[in-house]
Amino acid sequence: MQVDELMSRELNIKYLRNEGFKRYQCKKCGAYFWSSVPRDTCTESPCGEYKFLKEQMFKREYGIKEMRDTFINFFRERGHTPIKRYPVVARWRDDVFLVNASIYDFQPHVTSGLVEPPANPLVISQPCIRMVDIDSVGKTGRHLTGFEMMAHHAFNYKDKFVYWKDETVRYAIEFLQSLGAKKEDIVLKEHPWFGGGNAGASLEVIVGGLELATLVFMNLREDSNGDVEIDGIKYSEMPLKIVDTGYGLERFVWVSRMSPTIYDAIYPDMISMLMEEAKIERGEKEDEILLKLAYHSPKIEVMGEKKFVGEFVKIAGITRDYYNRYIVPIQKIYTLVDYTRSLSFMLTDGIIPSNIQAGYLARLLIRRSLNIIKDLKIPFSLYDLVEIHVNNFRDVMDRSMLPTIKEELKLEKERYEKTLARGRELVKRMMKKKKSISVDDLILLYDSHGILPEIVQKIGKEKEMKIEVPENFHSLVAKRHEKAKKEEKKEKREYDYPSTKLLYYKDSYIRKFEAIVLGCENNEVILDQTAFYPEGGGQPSDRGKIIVDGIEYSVMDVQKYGDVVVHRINGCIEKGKKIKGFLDWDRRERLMRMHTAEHILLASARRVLGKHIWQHGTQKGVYESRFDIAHYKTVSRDEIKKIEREALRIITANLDVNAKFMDRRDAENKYGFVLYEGGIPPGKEIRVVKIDGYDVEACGGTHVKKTGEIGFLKIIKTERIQDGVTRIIYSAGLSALENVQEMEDTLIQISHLVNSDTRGAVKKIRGLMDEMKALRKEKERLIKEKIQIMAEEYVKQAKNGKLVLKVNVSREEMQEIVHLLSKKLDEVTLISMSGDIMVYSRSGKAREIATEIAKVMDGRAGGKRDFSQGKGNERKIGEGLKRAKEITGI
RNA sequence: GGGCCGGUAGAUCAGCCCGGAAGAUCGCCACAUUCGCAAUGUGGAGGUCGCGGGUUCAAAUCCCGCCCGGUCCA
Repeated sequence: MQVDELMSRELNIKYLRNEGFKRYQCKKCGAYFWSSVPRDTCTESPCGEYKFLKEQMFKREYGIKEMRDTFINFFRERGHTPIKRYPVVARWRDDVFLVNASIYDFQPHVTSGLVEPPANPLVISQPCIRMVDIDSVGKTGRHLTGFEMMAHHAFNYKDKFVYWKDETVRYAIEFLQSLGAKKEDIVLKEHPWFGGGNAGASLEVIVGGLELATLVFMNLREDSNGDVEIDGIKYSEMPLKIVDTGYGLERFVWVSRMSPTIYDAIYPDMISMLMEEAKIERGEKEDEILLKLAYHSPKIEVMGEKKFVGEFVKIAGITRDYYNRYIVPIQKIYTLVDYTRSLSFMLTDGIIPSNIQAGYLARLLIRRSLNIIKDLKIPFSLYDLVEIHVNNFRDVMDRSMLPTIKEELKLEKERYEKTLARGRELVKRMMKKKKSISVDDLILLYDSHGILPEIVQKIGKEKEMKIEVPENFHSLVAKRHEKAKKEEKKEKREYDYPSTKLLYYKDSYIRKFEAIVLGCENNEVILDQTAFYPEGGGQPSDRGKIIVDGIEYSVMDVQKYGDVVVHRINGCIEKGKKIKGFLDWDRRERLMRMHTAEHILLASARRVLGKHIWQHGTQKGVYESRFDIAHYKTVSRDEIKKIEREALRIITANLDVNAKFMDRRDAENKYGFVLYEGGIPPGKEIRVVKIDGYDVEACGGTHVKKTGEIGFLKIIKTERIQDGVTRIIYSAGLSALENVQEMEDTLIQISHLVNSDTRGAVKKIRGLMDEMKALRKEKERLIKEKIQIMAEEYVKQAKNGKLVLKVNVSREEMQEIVHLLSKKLDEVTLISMSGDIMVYSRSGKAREIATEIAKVMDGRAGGKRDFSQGKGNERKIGEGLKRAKEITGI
């Protein structure tokens, strides 16, 4: 089945027909749409016009908060549960960095059916960041990098149906009508929707030419045997049917206010304040031009920006100069306001600016914003602007992050200035050397050094050098990055066994148990129950032995596939046998302490370094463990000590460590997102590990019952593994003590070596190093002296300015001697005891001579015409000297 | 996660392509000039060429691996 057929079948909605909507085809774009009055086009700009800019669509103006509340209340009154927004950084997903749409909150586990939604049906206003629009922001009047997607979602299961298309469309139209929109102004445009392995039909809700909402009916999933084909990919119907809607909060506010641009609608105060500070005049004329610009802006995508501006100045009746002088600065302010709001969302949600992953996207926005601030010469720091946003949006942003953000942005600004300074020097040097800058140079400068071509041009201007920047510059850069990537994942296996009963959850101290063998193949045994912990959550699997009929097998690895635990042993055991299992308790006890210690470490780091501290990765080991945290600067020695002190305080307080299974929704409501430090586990129930007053995490690992059992936690070292990520290597319990002892042993050894005690060792070593340096200098001086004397002596032995001699010095010394001799003699050939050959020849025959000598000595030589070196067999020095004398004729 | 660039004196860098005597500028020290400073002049100190392997008669230079920094992309 093809798309057209699918759409007409899926979107023949009863409610619409009853309300007098009919299906038409747009004469411009060819899309099908529904309207209650006959129309030629779908009305969506550019097929239609931005009518909403000229005609009032809603009954009155709304602010952001008011509109958000109105939406949520509308759906609350219709049986939807309001859900708190999710962070803009999608920590629960490994395929994307930022939340792009409200449905991202529920992917992949809810949309796949594995996990129940937090409420059903639900309503949410989810902040989203879309970096793809970064270049259009400010210019078109409607693009944003950050926006809130208001949405209601319903998840229909086979045995639990909520609602589907009729209700969804009815809600959309009734909501619009509640705001005062007239039915005749509403158009629903058909559109196939696909993404993230799912697909379905969708309706775009268009009012006054602007798409205000999208209603997606997700009921297909990727399936190579499917009978529906969209964009070359086959899909089949899935049992779960999801209502996925998205209402653009900012667009609703824009329509209600009829302002020239969307930015004026969302941030009127901030924009007028910035205009004033930047001394930009904006009167009725500018407003009118901006309005016109917004009106025509949907054509930008069709024509390309450069061409559009050309056309636009004609339509608006202004000069290009006027456009650049009065309109462009206003656009820059729009851009700045949008970028800084997105940044505010990202930073308050804990993204650390860095050169990788989501942090890089934050840095990109930071640097672009800094450029604009500089351009506009406004007396604000980037932080000032972020602070304004955070205060304005205090009901959806976390103000307690402000002090951290202030420091982050200060560091980022310094870093950027450093990069720019470095870049400027590089460009200047390049210009000095090359006289012209090629496109390849520009690409290199940008890709490897972060210098934008515009900056190169600016520097070029100072040096009166003209630099051409090709229009497709960024696509040229992109070309360099083309290639595929692959990610290895844990092998997926399916076992046809009942789920293994996990004894370690009932009692984490169990060290022996009995079980029945359910099956065994390829040295892998499956039991009805086990106390062996399978690898997971950064905790390595248990080891130990299994005894059956007096025969002992070692357990070498334990893995969990689905709900089945698989033990890898050296052999196989018959099905139905009763076995006894024994854990390697020393190993397991160390790992348990390490794991609980890790939770304490996170809590301590967060207290010492700040709220933004987020676990970035972790790997427990028996003797030492790794713990990576996101932090914007290097952790100082002092901070490490503080973290250790804090950790020890939690340990000695001997607090209870509770682990229990909880309903996912209850746990989320009670503790929030901090639960998911180590990723989001699937399932209705999650295991929550709690250290009273300090830490709560969803965690499947084994833990001690009291923090006091850990005894001791020591940070072995910290290192910055990436920009914005610090690795803490630590140890706990007996392993920690062993680590400290090892360090102490090293220290004692060092002290003994320098005949000192541990306290005096540093001073002693420093003295020794100074002495060594002095001795080295002295040695060099003596060698120089010796060489001088030898050279003087050799000059006397020369005949007719020529000299051939066997010497007893090192290669380097010989080189020096020859250089000295070259000032006084015409031809010098020296051969050392170890067979090194060195020849100087004023007449330029050095290479031939050296090669010839090397030949008789079974060696090789080469070098410059006046100075050559080589090496021959040290047993043939006699032959070498003889030949040398023959050649030089002495 | 991947690509690219870089690591040489206290600082900024040249030398690397094409192997053969480790350099420049600033800063530092001393002397001269000056009542003193600045400026200037003269002289001097300052180097594990990031680390480890390999190739070679010979490696800052070529090859491989690692560490560190920067930058772009997803």
